Amino acid sequence: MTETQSALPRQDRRISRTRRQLREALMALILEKGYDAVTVEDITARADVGRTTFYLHYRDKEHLFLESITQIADELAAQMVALFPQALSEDQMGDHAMRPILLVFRHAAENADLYRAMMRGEGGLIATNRLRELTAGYALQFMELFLRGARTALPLEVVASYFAASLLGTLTWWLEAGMPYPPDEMAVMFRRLAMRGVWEALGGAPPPSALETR
Amino acid sequence: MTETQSALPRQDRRISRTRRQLREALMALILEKGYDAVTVEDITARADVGRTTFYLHYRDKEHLFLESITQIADELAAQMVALFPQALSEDQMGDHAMRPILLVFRHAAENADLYRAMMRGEGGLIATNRLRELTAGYALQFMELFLRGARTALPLEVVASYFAASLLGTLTWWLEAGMPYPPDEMAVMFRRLAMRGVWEALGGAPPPSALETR
DNA sequence: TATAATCATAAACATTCTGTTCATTATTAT
DNA sequence: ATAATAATGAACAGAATGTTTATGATTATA
Repeated sequence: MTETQSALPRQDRRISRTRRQLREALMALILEKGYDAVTVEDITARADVGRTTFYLHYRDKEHLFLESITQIADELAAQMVALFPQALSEDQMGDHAMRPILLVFRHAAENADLYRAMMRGEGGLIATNRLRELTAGYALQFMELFLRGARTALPLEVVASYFAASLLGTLTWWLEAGMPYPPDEMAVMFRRLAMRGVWEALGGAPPPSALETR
Repeated sequence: MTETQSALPRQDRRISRTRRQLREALMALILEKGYDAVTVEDITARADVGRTTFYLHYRDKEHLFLESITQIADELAAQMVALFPQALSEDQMGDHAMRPILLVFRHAAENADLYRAMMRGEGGLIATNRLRELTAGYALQFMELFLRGARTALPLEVVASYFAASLLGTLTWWLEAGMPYPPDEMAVMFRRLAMRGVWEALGGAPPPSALETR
């Protein structure tokens, strides 16, 4: 995402130190005031770094924010990647499609403060878009691997976007509403709402076991 | 939404004139530069109104934007309200649940430029949230009227949020992707993806006719 | 450990936008 | 006709952005 990582010469300690400090400062400040209210000066003051230094590394606040989000998302993504081979070795996708959904809701529950703070104001758009892209990408990969080129009733692109949007949207609603249901219950409800349609769109009649509530 | 409309004394012509000019100016400018790039001075210059006057009517740019969005949404809402009694007089909801969806996709297609310009940057969040609230509200009303208090498998709140998020999200994706399918086709695809799960969540086995592609 | 390269820094600066105040002029409803 | 209200422009204070420059500090590396 950033440009200074050309070859062998490991990154200068000062660089990674500064950037880490800036990321941590931004996240802490978002928790305190919300994304919009945070200024570059706030960040550098908290990070104990000269304001000039900030511009040495990032174009603006959004640039830094995107890098930070990507790091959080990578956490989740890594967990999900671990599920791929497992899912493919099964002949029924239903149960395993459940796992990534559970992961998402649990991850959100664990980092609820941060999520909520991020979702407010301008930051919300940036974060949501980034996460939706990522989610749709993973959904697409997942489906392609599972289908192995089989014909589908609806374009995969559409199905993936639908899936990502409904997941992220439901998640956002849940957070904003103060998490009125436990994460695992949300995951079950979401699966019940989303999976029938998605299965149909992928062409197959769903294996009955994959569609039960539990 | 605004405060100066207390009783009989019809609103001063100057007020409605000024506000209309400001709304139109904002929308035109959003089309040209995108929401974020528009400043209050831009708006007042375009509207041919003193900058001071702006603050006489609106707290800030967002305030004006929200009023403008609400107006657009009301257009749609009015069309939808007209569908309610019709839908209720039928014993199968499926086919009529299709109509509002069609309306949404067509409305978006007709105002694609404006929608796209609104969806970019900070404005996107504001617009999306406002529209999602509105959509979820209508979905809730629709379902309550249709169900007449019958017990449902999942909380209506959750179903409505799910529905609103997936509709808005799919819509956004479709616009951003350059509308690769015609609006009516999108509506059919969306219905196919969403309706099975929603029907189930509402407790009933879906009437088969309501679930066919067409 | 010497040193050249690189990074961090503070101070100063120009710029842009915001939101408010105030005295004056124009328009409106009645 | 006139009292009430809206619109105006100028001026202002303040906050934040992003850049430049000269200087000091830290780092990798040999």
